Amino acid sequence: MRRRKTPVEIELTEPHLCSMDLRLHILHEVPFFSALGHDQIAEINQQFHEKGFQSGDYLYFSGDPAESLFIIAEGRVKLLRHATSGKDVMLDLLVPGEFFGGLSTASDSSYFETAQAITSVCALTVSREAFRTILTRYPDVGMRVLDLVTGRLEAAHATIHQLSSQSAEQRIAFTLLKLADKLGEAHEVGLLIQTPLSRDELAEMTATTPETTSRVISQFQRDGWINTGREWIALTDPAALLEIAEIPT
Amino acid sequence: MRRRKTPVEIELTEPHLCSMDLRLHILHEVPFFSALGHDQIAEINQQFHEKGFQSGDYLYFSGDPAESLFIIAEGRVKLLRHATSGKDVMLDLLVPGEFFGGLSTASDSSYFETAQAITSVCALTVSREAFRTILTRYPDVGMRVLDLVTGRLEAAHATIHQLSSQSAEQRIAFTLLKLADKLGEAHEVGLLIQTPLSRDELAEMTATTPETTSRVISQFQRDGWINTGREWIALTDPAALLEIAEIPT
DNA sequence: GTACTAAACTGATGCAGATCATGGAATGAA
DNA sequence: TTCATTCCATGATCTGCATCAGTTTAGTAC
Repeated sequence: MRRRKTPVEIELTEPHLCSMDLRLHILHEVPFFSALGHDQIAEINQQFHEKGFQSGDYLYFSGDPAESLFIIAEGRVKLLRHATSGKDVMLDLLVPGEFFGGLSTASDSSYFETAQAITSVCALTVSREAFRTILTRYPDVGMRVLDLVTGRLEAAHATIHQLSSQSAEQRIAFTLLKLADKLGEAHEVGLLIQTPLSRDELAEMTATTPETTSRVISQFQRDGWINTGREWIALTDPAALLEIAEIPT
Repeated sequence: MRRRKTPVEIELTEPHLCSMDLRLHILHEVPFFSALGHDQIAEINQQFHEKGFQSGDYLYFSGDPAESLFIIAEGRVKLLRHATSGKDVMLDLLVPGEFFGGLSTASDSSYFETAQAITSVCALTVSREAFRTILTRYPDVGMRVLDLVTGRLEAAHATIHQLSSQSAEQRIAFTLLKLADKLGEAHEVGLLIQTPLSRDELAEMTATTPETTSRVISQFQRDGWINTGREWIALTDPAALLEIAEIPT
């Protein structure tokens, strides 16, 4: 048996449920609950339900009635929209501690995006009503949520800016930096992006085709800026990528 | 003296200040204050300051320290980001009753976008701290603000989706519909978009060049779907535009 | 080790839309 | 009225990236 060449280490194939310890730990980690005490977290924990998914499962589809807010306890989830062409557009990639789903307090609203597990996932869910109750009870939490959503809006605007004014190469460089920042880990092959990351997915994130992504990635590799293989990429020279990405200050 | 051909009727060229009546009226109109009573509005009004701008003025630049939240009382403002190429990317076009600017409660944050008046404008401003105080005092207001920001995030995601997967023609058609929906008025020439709207600005909104925009607009005109002239466009057949925009449900 | 499969790479070709360039028309000022 | 300015239309050309097609390689199962 040959040695695995992929340095990526996420290996959760079974639908995943998480221990009570993990649940409480994650709720503490969530940026908008982090200011609360143990007792309050424990109480809030009562409101949450647990759901397991395996890689590839859909958590919900866009257009479904938005019943719950989700928080990832373990695994990775991508938010996407389907294009008429059949290709998907990835809007966000979420990691443990992040929330998504039904945020709107409007009672008739639907999910705007589709959420799909890209590893096996344990998610905590809370009904819209219960979440709203939490927000009214702890105004500081509401303030934090508002800040986080504002931050996402800013990120979305940055993406619009990029799509409007930058080349495929620049968008790919920037996306790699963003991913490394979010889920990169130091590794002998470089700053490894710890997600099974295919060329197809990278293409969905950068509004290009897998072919173009592959060409650009190959070029970056030839330039000695990255290290890459099947479903993994590691950055060896982030500064060079930053250079060509021309991040607007 | 020749007769003007443009049917657009926004004519505020002097920097504009607004009457106390208008101020109170606008604060009532703002979606997140609409549930409050007169007394509360009057009190909140104390926290706001008034600023006048004339067409072309910048309200703030991206990167400036984010000190205030703005609400438009009169006029129109565009939010934009500058691209390194020199061309701007328009992110939003705001009308009376809408808010923008410093929403984040983080004390060291900066404005993420540049705001420019495209007519003469009267804006109400409130310091970040005062706004935060209002939010903690009236939790319902906070909830409404959260909903509104969530709505903007959804709109931004829709834009990303469009830029990623639709043609210039489709994006322009969709943008025209969006604008007509926001600020269109019935008129003998059709559903008139009541903003001085140049080809350049439309190009900034749709991530195309003015030339491409001009060609597409000309084609729409030949097809009999719109009526257009210098800095104005009126929709005569919105259904046809909706058809080609292929709005994803 | 071999066989199989999905992912990745790479070449050839085509096209949407950017870019470059020019003429014409609406508006405001003198 | 005339002029200057700004906006718009449209033709000609160019190019980045999509598309189409085929080959190679990494990872898995046996």
